[in-house]
Amino acid sequence: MAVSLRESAKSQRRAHILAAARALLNDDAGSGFSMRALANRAGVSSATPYNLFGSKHAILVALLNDDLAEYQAALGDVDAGGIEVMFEAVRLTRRFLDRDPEIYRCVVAEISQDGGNQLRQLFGGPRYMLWKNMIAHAAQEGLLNDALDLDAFTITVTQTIAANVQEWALGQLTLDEMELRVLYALALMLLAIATDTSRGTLKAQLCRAEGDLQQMWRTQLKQHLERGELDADMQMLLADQLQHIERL
Amino acid sequence: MAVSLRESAKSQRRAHILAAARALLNDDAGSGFSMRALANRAGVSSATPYNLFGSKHAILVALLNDDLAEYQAALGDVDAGGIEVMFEAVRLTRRFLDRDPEIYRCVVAEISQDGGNQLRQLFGGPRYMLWKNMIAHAAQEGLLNDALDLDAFTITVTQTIAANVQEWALGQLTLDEMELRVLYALALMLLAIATDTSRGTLKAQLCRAEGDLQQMWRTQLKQHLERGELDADMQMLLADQLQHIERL
DNA sequence: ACACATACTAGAACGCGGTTTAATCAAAAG
DNA sequence: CTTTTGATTAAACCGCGTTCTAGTATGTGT
Repeated sequence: MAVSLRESAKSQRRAHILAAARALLNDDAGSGFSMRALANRAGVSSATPYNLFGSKHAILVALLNDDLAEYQAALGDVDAGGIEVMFEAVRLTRRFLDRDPEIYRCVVAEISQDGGNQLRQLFGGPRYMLWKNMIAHAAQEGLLNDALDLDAFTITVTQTIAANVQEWALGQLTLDEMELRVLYALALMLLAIATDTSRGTLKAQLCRAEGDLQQMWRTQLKQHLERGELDADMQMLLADQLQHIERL
Repeated sequence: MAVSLRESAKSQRRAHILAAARALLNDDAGSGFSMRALANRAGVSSATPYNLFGSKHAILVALLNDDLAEYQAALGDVDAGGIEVMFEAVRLTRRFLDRDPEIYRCVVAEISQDGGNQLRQLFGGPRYMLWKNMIAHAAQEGLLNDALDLDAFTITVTQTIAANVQEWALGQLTLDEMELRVLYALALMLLAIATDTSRGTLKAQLCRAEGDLQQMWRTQLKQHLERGELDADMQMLLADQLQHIERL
């Protein structure tokens, strides 16, 4: 076929550019991923990516969507029932981010300052639907208060996750802290609408996440104090904090 | 004094530029606030703001800090006890954002992609301390579970607020929806660690916020459908949603 | 009151970003 | 083989935050 030859060449080049983008993000970590750098790396002119994708944004979205199917499959393989599957989903997210940190970091940082279509995100976004389904299932199994409005709760949960991932992408959090914060927040929110069946588990989850967070902060504070690269005021503040935490 | 004359002229110009920034943000809403536009508006060259502030970022921060003291004072005037003061703080925040929406929108949108010093934000930021104190007071009054780790909880709460404000600033939420979402999330999180004394109030708060959110979504969906500026798939999806919500 | 030194300003310019354009080239169609 | 279509490219466009350079006005010492 005539058309197919042209089209297949096109998607080959598309794939080639995406691969170049991945390579570029992995190698030159943190140097900003400009379209010129991408074109250079892929060995094409700066206009070609625009012909094949339309914009920088579209390229980054394409990178994300490549992995989404894989993520969903991995989530389907998780064998954890009821509520535990949500915590596993968080850990799975963390593992995904850990695989190609620079790629995700850049993609998330770019996309988050988008300002686009909230409707699609709210009612159509695949990640949103994933969480809504998990929460709905838990509610059907009698693990959550059934007077609950699914959307209101799901929005709050997904927003919390997104906010934490974004803070990580902006370099304000380590991946470890991101994961622990999300686990904590998730346990907290679920606990608020738990039934008698699930309350025990959730309290335990909350306690564990809280303890893990405390330990992490203790370590971080110590490191900061030891390095001693801070002004006097900050030193004092941190020492106070450390004492306070150790007292627990 | 000789020095004082120069210095006072300097701060006069500083104030003049900040005023111009406010005026510019209010008038040319959403047109992006470039340094050239600011210099133009203030009747100075583009280099002058750099001499007086150092960077665009610093100017926006200066705008914010101008209002912080006022906010804190207003919060001090709130006469609500125990837990209610936190919900009032949220409403107060909303009212502040509503006063000069364009200014705050721009400032928040700029600052949020900063990636700066998380330590200072966590343990030193004035907004963080405000919330930590409110939560600590509630705990002391026996309104919250006292086995709670203050920092873990406060971080989660302030992060939720910040995330919602940021989404508003990026144009993804109306101010109304922002407020309702925060009230909902706050009630949810507090409910998770409520004592018998406070559980009733918090459940009521949660219900109320949930109902308000539902009503708002109903209105929004109807408006979107009536305007009919969406493709067929979206139409279907929204119609389903609306039916689902109305059934409640 | 006058000359000097300093601080401040204006306007152009720099460097970088995403994106678009005009010309060129190769492949498909008649 | 010619025509037509479509894609690639190099160069430019535009706007941004920021900095450089030369000129000007201001406060200071005599």
